[in-house]
Amino acid sequence: MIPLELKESLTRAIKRAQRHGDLPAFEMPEDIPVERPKQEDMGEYATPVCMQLARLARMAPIQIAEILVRRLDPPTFIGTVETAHPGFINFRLADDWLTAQIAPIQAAGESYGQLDLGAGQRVQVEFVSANPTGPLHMGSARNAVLGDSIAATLEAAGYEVQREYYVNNAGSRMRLFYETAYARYAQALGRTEEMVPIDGYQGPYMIEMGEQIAEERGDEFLCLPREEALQELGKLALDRVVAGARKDLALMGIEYDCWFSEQTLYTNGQFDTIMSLLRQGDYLDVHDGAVWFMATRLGGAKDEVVVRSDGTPGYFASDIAYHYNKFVERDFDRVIDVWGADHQGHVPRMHHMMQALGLDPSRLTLILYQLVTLKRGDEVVRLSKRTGDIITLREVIEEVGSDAMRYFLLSRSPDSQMEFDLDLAKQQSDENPVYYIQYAHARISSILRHAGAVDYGPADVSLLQHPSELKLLRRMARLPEVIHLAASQLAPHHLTYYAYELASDLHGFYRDCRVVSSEAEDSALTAARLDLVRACQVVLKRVLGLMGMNAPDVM
RNA sequence: GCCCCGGUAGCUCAGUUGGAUAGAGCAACUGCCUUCUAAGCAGUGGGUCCCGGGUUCGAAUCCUGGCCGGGGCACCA
Repeated sequence: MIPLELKESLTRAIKRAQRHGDLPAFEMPEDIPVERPKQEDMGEYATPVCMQLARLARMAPIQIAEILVRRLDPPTFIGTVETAHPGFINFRLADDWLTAQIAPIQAAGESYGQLDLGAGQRVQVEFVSANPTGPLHMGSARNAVLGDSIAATLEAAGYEVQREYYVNNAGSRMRLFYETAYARYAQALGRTEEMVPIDGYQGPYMIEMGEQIAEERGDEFLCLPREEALQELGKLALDRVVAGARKDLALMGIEYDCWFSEQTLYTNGQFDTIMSLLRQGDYLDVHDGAVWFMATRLGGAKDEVVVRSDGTPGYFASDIAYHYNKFVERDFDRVIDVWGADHQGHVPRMHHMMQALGLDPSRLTLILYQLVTLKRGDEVVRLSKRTGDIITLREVIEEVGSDAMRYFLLSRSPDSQMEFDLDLAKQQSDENPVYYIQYAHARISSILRHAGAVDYGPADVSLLQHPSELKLLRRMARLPEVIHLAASQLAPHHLTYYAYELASDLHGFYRDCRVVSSEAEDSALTAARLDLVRACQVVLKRVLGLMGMNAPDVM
């Protein structure tokens, strides 16, 4: 990657200057910073390193900059190198290098920007994992969008990624869910004396599901002993909810590699394994009738209940067994869990759990995103699954579309709390950035259609010298860096900004440069520009793909 | 009370881990369609980077003390 090569180049220049006596001897800084200048006319890359060296060398920064430029043997992709006050060195990419990128970008196609940052490491991204007690609501949308794009970005960065959904089918909530399902089913068959539990799920979707099951299966569950009926019917209802989640996520183009059942942690022995491991490590304590994980032994603020006094394992027990399964049984190098900020309190105990299992805590990353406030105009929409007052994910997808929803939810950093105004999202749908970006892609398709099958002869990319052409090329060449940034920070919102800027450069180019010329003497230029827009389309499609958005040919 | 995340243009938010004159989109205003899609382009206005103090060549960014908003501190998940 370009910044890395510049660092190496600069390091060599410093050493060379020292060897020749231009600079005094001093210890090389750990890192040579290479950044992007704020203003376009300063070039594409810059280093402020001379300011840092000024003290070590006891010289003026600008003087050091001039020495380094003289001793620099810049990489071939660099066109010009300049110094600037108070001590910057600015680099500009060479025009002929830029135009030479068109062919490799086209050749790379869908894999343009592919990095080897992950070196094939296996990483699991677990996301959404909402309780399977009803349809997915808007609260899960940000989780879904973040998780899927983080996964895609890591793939692009050279990791082998597995997408996983954790089905919480073993908790105490399940019992209530089963009883609710049973009551609604029985009610649908006229048993009005069956009541939904007070803490049960009041939503209309449960009524609907009860009716559907009653219609399809008749009264067969009423004929079973109650406990058996609860289990059988409950399982059926659970499967329906999970299938519904799968369908909703598929509407956003999200497909999982694995739907992991919490229940299997208990039937396949992982729970027993971690209990004996923790016991061996002397991390367990029994008091007040419950079994506790002694997080305080590892610096935690308080101990945590693993097995309740009624003998049932708690949520944390499943978490430990689940992560043992991920790291030890399935041997992932890294695991990323995407959680809402309401789970932030669990972060310390997860690290303590890793330590207790003898695993390096840095292999587990917990992405916490701030919750989304849903609004309709000025009104805040409260979300509660149990009162049934929910806005479902599906409703919003149908209202604003998958692409718009993904773009909006992705475009803010996970740390920022955000408002999602349903009215505004609808109202702005023609003026929103989603269409601006997609239009750039469609616009290129349109140009290519217009060019048709005419043979313009060989392309001479050296004819691409217009500032708008070069600006576009500079942006296209940046994608690998953006992927690097998004992958290393696990921050896919950088993709949205890049995509917008790329689209903007394409639109500017379109204004300034006519692609398909009818003049015979322009054919070499036309061929070159067609190559340019084809390559640009590859980049647009690639970044849209990483964001999980469609790249339409017609709008 | 303690812990986590925010506070940047009228609004919604970026700011590449400490660099140059703090950016973008919406909203407002002014222009541009007879040629590859005007879902586009060009331009204008808009700032106490929440408030003190500190660290250094240099702070929106780091440390510290406040203020405001959100979330969390269960044998719930």
